Amino acid sequence: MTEQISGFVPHDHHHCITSALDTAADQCRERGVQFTPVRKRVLEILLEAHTAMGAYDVLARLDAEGLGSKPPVAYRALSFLVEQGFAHRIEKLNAFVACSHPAATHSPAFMICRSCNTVAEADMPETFGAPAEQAGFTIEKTVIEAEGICQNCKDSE
Amino acid sequence: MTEQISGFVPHDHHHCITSALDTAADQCRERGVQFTPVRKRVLEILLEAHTAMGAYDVLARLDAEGLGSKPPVAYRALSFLVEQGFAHRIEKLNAFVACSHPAATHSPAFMICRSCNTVAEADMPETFGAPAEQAGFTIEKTVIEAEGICQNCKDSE
DNA sequence: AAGGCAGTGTTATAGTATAACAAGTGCGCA
DNA sequence: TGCGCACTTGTTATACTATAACACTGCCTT
Repeated sequence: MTEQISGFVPHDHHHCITSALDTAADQCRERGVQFTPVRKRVLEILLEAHTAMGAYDVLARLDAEGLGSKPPVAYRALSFLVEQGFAHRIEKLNAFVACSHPAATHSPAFMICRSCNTVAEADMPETFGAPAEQAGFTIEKTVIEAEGICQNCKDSE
Repeated sequence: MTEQISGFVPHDHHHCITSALDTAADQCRERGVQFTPVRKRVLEILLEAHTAMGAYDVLARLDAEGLGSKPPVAYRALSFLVEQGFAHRIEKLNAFVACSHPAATHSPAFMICRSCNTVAEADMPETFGAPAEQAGFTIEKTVIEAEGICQNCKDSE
């Protein structure tokens, strides 16, 4: 399955955008949370960008569309999306990216190309199992990010 | 070996500070880079704190001692320490922590206790091996951080 | 109608980080 | 000796990232 790591392979953006939006809307309905216009639009912006965006980049888009011009508007929507698992925060970049497989609950891992800035998501369960157990440490959230260079960029050097 | 994950166990701070400073000094000599007073003092501050510190916390200490009062002074020293592997940046906290085993070249992983803020370092090689290879992605740096609660804090709840 | 809750709008400010340039220091070499 | 070079530090200014706090709205409930 190359599906698992979709970041670096070309694919049908339009389809993955509408399908991700639909999934998100469904999950919001199931969970009894609101998929408001701002929240939906922010997710859409992230999906369209198809890469990690800073909160202020997102905000600039919102502003251009009259959906909000002040930082909290963007940060609130982004926080919501991250809480619901529709987007992820990339700590290393202080940026946000739409989730590649919003249906699954996962602890995601990211590969960040320093050349083209693409962010690919992979599932990496169990990473901390052994050392954490050894230390009696109970894990609640993990951040797993790798910076490097992707095949495409490597090829064109 | 509990040595491997030393963050949460009590130990001789004075010894680990002087020994880490000596190691750093040795490595600087070997590598032909300068272990200047500011750099040394910043490492010492991190070692004394024995937890992650923000750049501005470090800067406040430097300022109190007349070693520098402007952000770039702290950031430069911290960047140097991170480059040389004497300290690590914790992305999730926007903070820095002294390296627990400065002699080894490693790709470190951290466990961050959200209760006592202790940061424990473990070595976690190979984390990204399979998915990265699969995607043709060449890894240059990794960020691996887990947030949770440590045994001590769990016990005292 | 009254009260509560979730979301949004806005002001203001806190916290994190770096670009750019000036100036000092040590060192090798003409 | 004195020049130039590499490196580090000092400083100003500013950019980028993030959140606290409070006002307002709409909607649902009692």
